[in-house]
Amino acid sequence: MVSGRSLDVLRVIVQDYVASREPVGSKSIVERHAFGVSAATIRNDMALLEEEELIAAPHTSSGRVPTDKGYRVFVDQLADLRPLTPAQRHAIDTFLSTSNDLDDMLVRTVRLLSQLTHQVALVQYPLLSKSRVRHVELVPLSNTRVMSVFITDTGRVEQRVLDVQSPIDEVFLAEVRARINAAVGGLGLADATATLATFADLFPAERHPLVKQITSSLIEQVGANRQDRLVMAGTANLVRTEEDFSGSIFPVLEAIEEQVTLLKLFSEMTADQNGVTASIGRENAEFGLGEISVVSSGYAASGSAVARLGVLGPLRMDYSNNMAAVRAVARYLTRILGDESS
Amino acid sequence: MVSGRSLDVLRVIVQDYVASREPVGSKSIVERHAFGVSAATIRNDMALLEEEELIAAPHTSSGRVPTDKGYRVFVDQLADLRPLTPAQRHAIDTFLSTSNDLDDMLVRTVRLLSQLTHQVALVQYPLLSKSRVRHVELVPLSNTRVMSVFITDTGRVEQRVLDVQSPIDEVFLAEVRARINAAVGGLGLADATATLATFADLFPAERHPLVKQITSSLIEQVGANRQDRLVMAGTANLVRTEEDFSGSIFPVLEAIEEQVTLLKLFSEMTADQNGVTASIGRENAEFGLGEISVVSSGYAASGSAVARLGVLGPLRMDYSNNMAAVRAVARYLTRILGDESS
DNA sequence: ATTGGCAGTCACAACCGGGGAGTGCTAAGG
DNA sequence: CCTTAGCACTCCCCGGTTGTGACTGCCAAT
Repeated sequence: MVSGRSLDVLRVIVQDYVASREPVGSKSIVERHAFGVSAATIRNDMALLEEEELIAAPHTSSGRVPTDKGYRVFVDQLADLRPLTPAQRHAIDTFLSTSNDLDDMLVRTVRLLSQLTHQVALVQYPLLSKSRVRHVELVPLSNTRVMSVFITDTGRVEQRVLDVQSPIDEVFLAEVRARINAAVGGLGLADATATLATFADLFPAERHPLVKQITSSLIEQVGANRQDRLVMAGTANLVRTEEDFSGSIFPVLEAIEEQVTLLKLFSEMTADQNGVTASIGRENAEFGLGEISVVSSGYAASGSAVARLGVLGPLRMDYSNNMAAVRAVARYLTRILGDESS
Repeated sequence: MVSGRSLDVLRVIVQDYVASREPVGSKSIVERHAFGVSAATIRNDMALLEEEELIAAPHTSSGRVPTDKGYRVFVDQLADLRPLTPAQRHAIDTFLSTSNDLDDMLVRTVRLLSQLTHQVALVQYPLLSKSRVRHVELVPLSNTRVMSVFITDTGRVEQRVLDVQSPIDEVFLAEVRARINAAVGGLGLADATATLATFADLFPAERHPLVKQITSSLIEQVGANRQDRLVMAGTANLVRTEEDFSGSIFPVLEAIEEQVTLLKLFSEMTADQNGVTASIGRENAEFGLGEISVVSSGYAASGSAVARLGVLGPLRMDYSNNMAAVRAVARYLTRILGDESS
């Protein structure tokens, strides 16, 4: 196992490499950091770290760079989540003032996170599957069209338009709406779906087809959106750091647009005690994203965890700062969403 | 003025340059195209084109490259909008099947356009300012919260949550809703705003504050969204064609995320007789986008033009194909939106 | 007007050689 | 046993040089 000072050496290698973008050698370490030892001693430590595959040398005779494993050790053991600067706190306060609109709120959050970290920022919409039904609204648009609106306790609103076969009776529609709300209000989505499946049977035969059509549409509406969405910002930052990627960033940008890959990746990330977790380099290889790192945290609304947010960038990123920013933003967002639904 | 054959030479220079990404010389022209003349004659024509500033030579002795002006002449006089291939038509048919959800519809459209052109695709949301009010819905969420939903005849739905001071009387809320719909249904948004401004005065004094709060919120809701949105896809294509940009594509990506610049650019583009128009290179300089071209077309819903869609890419793009694709997609989208609201 | 020939220009790739940063090793010292 | 100084070695990088090839512009002939 690597000793105490060797770990210190690893820490400064990661820090200097992230800052300078250049392989770091033993000499520059003793120059820039007050180790009480000579360069030769540092070289011995570096030889140890290389045996453990925590660092590697790009060419026979150049400085060392951290490996994936090295970053992992750094994140797990060495990174201090330094508190945000006053300027950063100020930015959060001014950006994230409470808003009435969830969409707007998430867009602001993702932009803020992108600015704080100078990386691509991602915020997942509150998972429908973890939400409860707050209200269902049926609005007659014309005599053969109805708009259904689906509102969850996390503030999410889904609407869709439905063509019905038989002309609509507005009074009856109001009755259906009232009875649907009584039946599913407050239920989780799975329970609500089950309830809606047999809901039409409570109506007399001549009304049955119409009600069935409405409930089928509602069920579909929930199901179609089970596949959740991401909102993102700062893709330009990916181009800014392009040199950090050995290949092209093209597949990365494609994955970002595709969303589904990132949603899967999010779903596999579980929080450690800080609530913040990182997935580094080859750990993402199964998603075809072996050259990037993702730092993410869950956030909550109405008291229970609903979704994740985080940032994505090159392996060589400032993990300390980014993890602190992700944690802070997740907490703020949780607080605001909690306030909102109280 | 440049003669007939010189224009033919310009055409093949643009075509070959777009295809090969390399400056095209006189020799390669006579090899690849059946002009009945020798390379020296082509050189004379090229000298003419250079005098007219339609082409330029990167350095003293290399092939020629079209200038902005050259692309402009090509687009205006030489580009034949070749009809789409069967494969492309098929792609449009399978992608753009009618959907009940405007959001979904536009997302599919923008992805399709991105696939057809291999460029960044942009679709503007139907302008609220050109829409009419179809329906206003007020939904009580709790005894102090109301959700207002605003639906336009272009299928656009805006919702927002409102905290009210005094407890809500559901019956009264229903009455307010009915009277608001009677007052503003079918009006253009400017008229609707004016009507709402004095709407509360129709109610007795003790009701006045509550109604005023609701109408104020509705007015705000319309105003806040006057600033319209874009949906986009294919930003990865910008990276793929990165060599086509002399500087960095960073500012371009920033402008795309910012949206407001692109919306301004869209608003200044007016259609020519084809409905499709291009803005090339320095023509976009005032927007800080002097190195890109935009091809766009208006589209319509409910019979009147509501917004634009198009693609954005490097100067060196396949204008013929892209203009044809933009035109075709705009027509399809117009047809579907027309069907929908009928 | 068009053509072939020819000299001139310039980017680009390949080659070379010195400088420098950094390493591993060894032997001496605490 | 850890640390240190010294030293030989490796290999990237950078600047200068040269040769090659593609293309042009011009001119005289058709």
